Amino acid sequence: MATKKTVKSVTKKRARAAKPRPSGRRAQNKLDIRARIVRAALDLFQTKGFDATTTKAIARKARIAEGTVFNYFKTKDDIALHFFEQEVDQAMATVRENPRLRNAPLEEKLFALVHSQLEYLARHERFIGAALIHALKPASPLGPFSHRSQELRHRYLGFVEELIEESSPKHERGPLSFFAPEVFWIYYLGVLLYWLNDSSEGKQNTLAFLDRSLNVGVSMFKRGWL
Amino acid sequence: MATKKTVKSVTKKRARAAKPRPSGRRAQNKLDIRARIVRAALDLFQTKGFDATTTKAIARKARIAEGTVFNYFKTKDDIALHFFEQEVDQAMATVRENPRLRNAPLEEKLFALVHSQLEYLARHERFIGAALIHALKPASPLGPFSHRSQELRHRYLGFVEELIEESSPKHERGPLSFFAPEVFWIYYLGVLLYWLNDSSEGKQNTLAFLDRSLNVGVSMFKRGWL
DNA sequence: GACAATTCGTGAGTGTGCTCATATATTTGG
DNA sequence: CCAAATATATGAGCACACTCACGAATTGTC
Repeated sequence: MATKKTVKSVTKKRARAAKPRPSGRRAQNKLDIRARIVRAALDLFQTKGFDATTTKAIARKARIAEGTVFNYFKTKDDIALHFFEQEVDQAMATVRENPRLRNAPLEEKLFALVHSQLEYLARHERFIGAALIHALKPASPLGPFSHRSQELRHRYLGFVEELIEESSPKHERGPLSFFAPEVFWIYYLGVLLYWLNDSSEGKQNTLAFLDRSLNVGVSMFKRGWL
Repeated sequence: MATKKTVKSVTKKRARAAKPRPSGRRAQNKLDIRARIVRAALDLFQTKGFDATTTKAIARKARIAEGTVFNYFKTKDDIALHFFEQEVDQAMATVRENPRLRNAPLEEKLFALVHSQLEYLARHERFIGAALIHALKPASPLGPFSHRSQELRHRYLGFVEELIEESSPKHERGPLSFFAPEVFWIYYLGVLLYWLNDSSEGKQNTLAFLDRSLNVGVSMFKRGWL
């Protein structure tokens, strides 16, 4: 085997030109494998659901060994959490890039933000619950997701803070307003849980609740109650 | 062995008089075993934490076979969920039985309710998170707890509805007030999640937030905004 | 009391997520 | 170009939560 080494690698170099791209070997291959895992997982989660999807199946579909999955994601939940991260990022981008919202009142921005998040989640409802649930317990002694979801929460809160700042600068606000993003975070979690359990057509109940509660909440905020 | 049957049961009747109580056999024994499981689980959860406690260890400590545990609780999480149920029941009882609260304003009752819940949870914080998290996703396609926690939620909402009714009868309230317990449910979940992540001394942050937000919320409600 | 019917404890067995020593592939240094 | 050093894919193996076919114990019936 050792004697064949050089020959082998040359052969492979040729043979592989078809798939793992000609250029930067290792890094390139890593990206490729990661993409394959994500793709395979998404596919299986959506067809079979989260629990019925085994890591072995993900590995097989991604054409790698089972252990390899765990070189890329610490746990199975971590794979699902990946989609949750995308959800937050995508929603923030949507709000930021919508020109119509540029000068809209705060409650509309927040509605758009949450609405966008829920829309994304709807496409993945079949399995996203599992990731969600884990993201909810950042500092809990159980579960290894503390760091990653803490980070996510931080990014999210920062963005909300921005939106509030745009609508009413810090110096015009009440003494407790620094608390507002925290309150919104709790509110958002509540909405998510409500949404998960909302069986009305197109999640109308959740949207109605969103609209009404945001209006009340923001006007409360603007009157300096908070 | 079959020939010894009668003899054996007589012997056992005597031998057992020490532990599994003299009277009603089966029902008695079931209660006994269930109690032993709960006791063993509580003990292990508190010393070792939830994850580090195996079902095998629980069974061993309760002096039963491993499979038996699952005749009493569907899953390991279910055992922890049991403590969560106790928490809700105990908190409702506390509020109901406190004479000082009899004619107190709504916000005080609600504060007492939630405060009592959090106090109970504090004693079990080491592991309660796991149960909590599962209780949060009642109708989610994942997880088998839908029915039990739906029931719990229903009982809880009924109680909150009672409290509200005492404070302001239905006919005096706004058209959307039937929604109020739902809102409180979301609020409560938010508080729980906040509490789980609150690392301030004695969870002061959570309590402060509770106090302030309940006052604002209830006065909103009383002004007919809801 | 004896037999049948029923309930329930038992523990070996199963499939799972995840780990770890090893083999193999890639990069680096000379 | 080779060899040492490094990175990483591999899959047998592990511990765990949970299942199930079985037999023993209890209850119901005459």
